[in-house]
Amino acid sequence: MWLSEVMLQQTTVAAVKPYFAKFIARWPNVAALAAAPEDEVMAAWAGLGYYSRARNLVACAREVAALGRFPHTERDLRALPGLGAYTAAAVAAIAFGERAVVIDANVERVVARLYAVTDPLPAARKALYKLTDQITPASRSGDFAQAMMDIGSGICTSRDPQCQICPLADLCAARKQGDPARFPVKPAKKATPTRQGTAFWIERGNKVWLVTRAGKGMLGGMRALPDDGWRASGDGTCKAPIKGTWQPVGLVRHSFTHFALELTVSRYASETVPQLQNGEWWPLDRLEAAGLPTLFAKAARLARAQD
DNA sequence: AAAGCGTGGTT
DNA sequence: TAACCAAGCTT
Repeated sequence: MWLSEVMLQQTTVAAVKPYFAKFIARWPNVAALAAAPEDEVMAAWAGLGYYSRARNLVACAREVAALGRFPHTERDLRALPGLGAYTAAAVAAIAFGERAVVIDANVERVVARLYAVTDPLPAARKALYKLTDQITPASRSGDFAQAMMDIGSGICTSRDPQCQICPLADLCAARKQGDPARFPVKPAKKATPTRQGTAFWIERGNKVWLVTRAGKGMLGGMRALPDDGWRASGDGTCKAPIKGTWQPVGLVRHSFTHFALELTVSRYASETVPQLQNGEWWPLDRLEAAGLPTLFAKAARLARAQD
């Protein structure tokens, strides 16, 4: 349950399913995951996004392995890496039968509508916690939480709530007002800027040069193509890792949470590549196993289409 | 406490 | 299609 909850953070069930199956097959229990090399777990997570979750997953598995078992209280669960307010409460309530106030985006939406909370998020969170606490039963709070989340995901949906089939319709203040979809009130979102960058495909024989990105920050800890940091100035100039003849390969467009990226891909293929540092030559015939995040998988596809 | 952090699907 | 959305956590 812990693994599925972590994978499902900000991620759809459809996206999680194959990853969950793969992880359970490869690391069937916490001890196996605790013993796994971190880079293998990172590579297995490639494509799922929010890679700090994978780092925290390993750290959490190691703490739990050292403890001998998962803590059973919300407070102690909350102290584990990668378990925030929601996940700690959900695991405590659902897995261990502790009374906990479980609030995810679904519960937040249902409660905001039930009480027609007009304060915008995130300021309304304290009030929403109090309201959810008031309606959470002393026993079987995990079942209550799952019921609320099911209503939120299947009936009280963000855009088109199905009040006709909602068991809470008669109690719902937002429905009485006539426009439940306007809750919860959210602040306007900022426009996402576009950045430009260049990635370098360096090929020698049947191998490509890959680096491992810094532990924190964008795509932290993931294997990647070398790049220019995506901060090319307006003139588009950037420094290539080696001197020589570079071929333009194309442009990859990719959207992240807070900016979009236009990544120019540049290719250098030769049997005589100068000495490179801080990376590894990776066999092209098993590039999938490198665990490239989607951005670089797109760039690699483009570069290989040149052949 | 506001911002950083992925990706794929839907509208 | 650009914007929005989906079972948040960390600093």
